[in-house]
Amino acid sequence: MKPRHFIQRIIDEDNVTGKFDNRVHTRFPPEPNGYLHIGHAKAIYLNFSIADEFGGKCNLRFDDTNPTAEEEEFVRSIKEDVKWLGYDWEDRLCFASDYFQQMYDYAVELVKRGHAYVCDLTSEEIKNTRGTLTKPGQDSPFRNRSIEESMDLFERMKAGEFSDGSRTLRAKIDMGHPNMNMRDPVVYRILHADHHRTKDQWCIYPMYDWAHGLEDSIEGITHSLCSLEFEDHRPIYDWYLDTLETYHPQQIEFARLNLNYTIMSKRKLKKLVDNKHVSGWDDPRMPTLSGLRRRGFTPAAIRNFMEEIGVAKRDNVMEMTKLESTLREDLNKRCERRMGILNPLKIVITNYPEGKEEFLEAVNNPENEKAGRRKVPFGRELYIEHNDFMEDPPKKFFRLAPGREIRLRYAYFITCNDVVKDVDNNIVELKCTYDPDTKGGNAPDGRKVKATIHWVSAAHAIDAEVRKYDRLFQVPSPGSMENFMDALNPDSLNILENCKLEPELKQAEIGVPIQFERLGYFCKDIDSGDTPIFNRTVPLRDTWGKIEKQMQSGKNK
RNA sequence: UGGGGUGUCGUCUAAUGGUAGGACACCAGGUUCUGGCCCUGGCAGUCGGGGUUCGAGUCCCUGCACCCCAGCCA
Repeated sequence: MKPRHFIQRIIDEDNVTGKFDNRVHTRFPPEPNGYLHIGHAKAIYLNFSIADEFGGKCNLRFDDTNPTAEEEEFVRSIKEDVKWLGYDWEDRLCFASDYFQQMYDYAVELVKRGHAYVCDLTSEEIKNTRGTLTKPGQDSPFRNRSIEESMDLFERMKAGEFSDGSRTLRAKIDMGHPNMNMRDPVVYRILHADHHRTKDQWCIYPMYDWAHGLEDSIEGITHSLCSLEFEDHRPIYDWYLDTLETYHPQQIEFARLNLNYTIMSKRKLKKLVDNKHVSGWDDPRMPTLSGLRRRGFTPAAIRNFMEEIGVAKRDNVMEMTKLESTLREDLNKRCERRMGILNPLKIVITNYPEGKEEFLEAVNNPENEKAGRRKVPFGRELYIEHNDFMEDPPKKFFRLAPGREIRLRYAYFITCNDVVKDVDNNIVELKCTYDPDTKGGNAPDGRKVKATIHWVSAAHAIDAEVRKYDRLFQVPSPGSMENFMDALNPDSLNILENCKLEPELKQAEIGVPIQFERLGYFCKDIDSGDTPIFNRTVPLRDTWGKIEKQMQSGKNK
């Protein structure tokens, strides 16, 4: 039985004590200021799966309290990504901006109770009087202004009488508090900016700490899950709700997801987009959900990954290989197999009649018999993968070589007789013979071959472009570098333009993952025109590649 | 050197006073019409030092390391 993580245990306990009347109601609260990445997927997964597990609900809530950063486009993409991941917020699409009036009313209440005041200090002055980590701050000279005066000023802030930054509403807590967040935090700031939803209705906007707890409270959230850096905001979350004597959800912090060889910062991802190091937010090399989707990741693979990595409070950096492993596991089960040649090498079957063609039966998915079979055309001229042939093979190479017999997958045994080269001594073609008795791939005399390679018929193949992706960064932790751009992998994208695919692939649909036998998982890209473009989602595990590397590093020979 | 957190195989994550387990990675082998999948085996960990206890990853004391916080961002 899968052990329960610390959040599940907290909820178990709450359900024993009846703390929230045995309700469980979570929320995923993104700010619509950028695209979602796989780090967000952990939060989405956590919130929705916990709600599901406990028979509760999970809201999708846009924390849109800063009009200068937020856009409708991000709202659209976030909804799309959450849906794609497989989650349904039903009728609970929420916006912080829908609560602006209530938040304002609560703020009025805070002033009236003597717990907040309008402060005329500039942002620079507030900064200078906040103190430091080790030294207490100083009280604002406006701290003890009368409730009436603060009320008057706050109303006029709302009415638009004052310029941006000229005044703030601040909570009256303790300028000497060891937790910086409790040193009279700003509750409202003046921002004469159009909001993507409320337009010019407001010119004062609530700060995160004020807004977030109220949003949770208004929506009746029970367990407010957030990442570790908000741990020392919990006292202010609690203080606001306690002071207001209103419904009080419980904030619980967990460690966000980090992945090696990539970055998870919206700011940095934006820089990659702005500086054109990637084609956009949905570039298949990006850790964004839109990028992973385009790359060919399945929602199930991402969900399984989140399930497997667990939830805890210690900082962590997951290995990309773990994500890839989960991906392959899902893809292996669901993908139909096809044959495609990325780096074609022509071969001629000299004893195969010219003009003849036949159709050989191939299994669509050995992991799923229901996927059925298909016919693959065969002819005298074929393409095989260039690196499936070696003129002078090392001992451990058991693919095609001069004089050697191997199997063409689902077709015939062939033997290589001649190597044709151009003036520069490049191998351009192979002359082979086939054994007609081995049709389908087995020899009646029971003889074996050491290798089976894939192929396509030259006469029937379709042309395609294939984009191979590698890790975006060359170092495990680009995010911790002084300049993360220096670590960009110059070979993260490798475009192959002369690929030959079996004709069945004409039917490929955009985004549907397919295994190209012996190569990896691919899916047709939205950039496709007359000639299709396929993204390599992830290569198959490559034992031969490992052996090759070992030989190169001199360990073997 | 203020406050808040966190330390278990290389990486994640279990064990809640009773054999330190699982996954990924790595290594070795088996199987195979994908050098894929699958199967078998191996490697490898409790931050340090004291203490309590028959017994400590877990409890106590004491060090150490790492992360977060000084936006009118979230």
